[in-house]
Amino acid sequence: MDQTICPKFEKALSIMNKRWTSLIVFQLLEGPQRFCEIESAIGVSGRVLSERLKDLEKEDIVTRTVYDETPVRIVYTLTDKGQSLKPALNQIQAWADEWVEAD
Amino acid sequence: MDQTICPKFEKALSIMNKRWTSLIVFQLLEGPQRFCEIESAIGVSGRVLSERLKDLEKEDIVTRTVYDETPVRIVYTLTDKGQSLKPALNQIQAWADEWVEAD
DNA sequence: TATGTTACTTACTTTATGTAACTAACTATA
DNA sequence: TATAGTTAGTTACATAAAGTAAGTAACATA
Repeated sequence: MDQTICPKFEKALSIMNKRWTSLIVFQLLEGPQRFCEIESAIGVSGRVLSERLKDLEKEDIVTRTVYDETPVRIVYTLTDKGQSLKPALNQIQAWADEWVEAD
Repeated sequence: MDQTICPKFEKALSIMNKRWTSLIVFQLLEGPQRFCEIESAIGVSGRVLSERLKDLEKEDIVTRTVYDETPVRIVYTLTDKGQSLKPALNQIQAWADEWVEAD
């Protein structure tokens, strides 16, 4: 393909529409969390979580902070750019509440 | 995993977060369109478009109408459930406009 | 008869994800 | 001192999903 609908929109989807990404951000909207907390809260595998967190850092949606304790504690936090995804995720939540039936 | 954030939200993401799905719905918000129009507008392959449209029909987000002309004309239309995704996609668009830079 | 049309499907390749074992760098316990 | 336990990953391998390109049905036109 060549003509694009809207490059920014497509870029946004190419980030957020990857499997697990929205759920990771949604989870971090609850507050900063460490690797294993996210992993067990949403059920993503460590392999993919690691990959996604790197992508999200690269996109400046998430920040990684290392606390040099024992064992090491690493905390992931949403940036302003990440926080500002809240209205979009809330809209999806609202749609789900109105239209989706749980399996 | 077992404990789930919100079953409806996760169900919504399992539909909308599949590759191409949001873009297909976004495209159909412009109005009813036929297979080849969607295909060339967003650049999805026929194989996957066919698969997604079946999923979207099954979820009652899209309706398939056959016009028995020559060659056959088949038109895909958003249902009310599909139309009601507009606010969510608009929020993503708004986020993209504010935060995303086109490549 | 050969070509063109749309809306797919099929076979095959490449990419993404899941699973489970492994590692680094330390501490606690026996 | 050896053994086991911690977190935050990584690695290797298997399976699932997506991309690519050719093929098909059902007709019409040249």
